[in-house]
Amino acid sequence: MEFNNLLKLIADENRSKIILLLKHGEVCVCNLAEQLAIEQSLLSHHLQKLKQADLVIERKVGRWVHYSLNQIRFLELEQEFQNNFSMQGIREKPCDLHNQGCK
Amino acid sequence: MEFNNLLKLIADENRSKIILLLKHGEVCVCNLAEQLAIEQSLLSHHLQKLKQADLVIERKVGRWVHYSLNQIRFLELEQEFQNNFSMQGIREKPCDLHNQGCK
DNA sequence: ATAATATATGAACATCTATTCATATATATT
DNA sequence: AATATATATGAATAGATGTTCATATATTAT
Repeated sequence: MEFNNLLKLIADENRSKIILLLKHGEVCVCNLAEQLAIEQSLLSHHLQKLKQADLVIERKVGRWVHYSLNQIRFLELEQEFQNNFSMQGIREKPCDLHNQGCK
Repeated sequence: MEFNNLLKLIADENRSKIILLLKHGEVCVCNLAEQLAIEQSLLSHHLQKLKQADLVIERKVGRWVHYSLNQIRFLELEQEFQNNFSMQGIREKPCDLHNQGCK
């Protein structure tokens, strides 16, 4: 999945809350539901999107499902974010576009 | 503007291209238009959104307009991204949610 | 086997966002 | 003043995304 689309995924309020809740380890869907206070099916849809993007990992435990973050993917994401948007080490006007003036 | 909404802004393909083009310094709208090959008005709309979010700075030069990144805002953004999504220094199961089990 | 619980799924709907089109504004040129 | 050029703006449209509702599946308990 493209970087842009990953950003869109985590930019959603509910999904970013889910990510926050998973940050310190695996959590059962039933506990996520309690914390988020959104409809069960909505939570499920969001979890599916995160899973589809490989951002979370699911583990079935009896009739429950536990989700956790795919930390490797988040590390990659952070890297890409920095590649695209970090201002560190940016020099001014190193390429042509900035010297060429207007018509 | 909220962090979520800033992420949504930069998650757009055209806007992230604009940001990339501005990364090394000020660029005139006319040059952006050339590079991006999108409709003039669409480019303008995107620039307005970035400006509204205080992510870019505009400077008028005669009948041209030059845009540049607001680097301070991008530094803040990077910080917030790390606060929310970085996996660095994350310990497992430090809080209750993860020990409490299911019903 | 039947019922109960946890979660997932698909379709319908609502909302939000990007794009386009027509036009306005502002500056420069003649 | 009239014209041309660069950019901005507003309304209309199209496309994407989030939410809800009804229902399905899978596991467990009776």
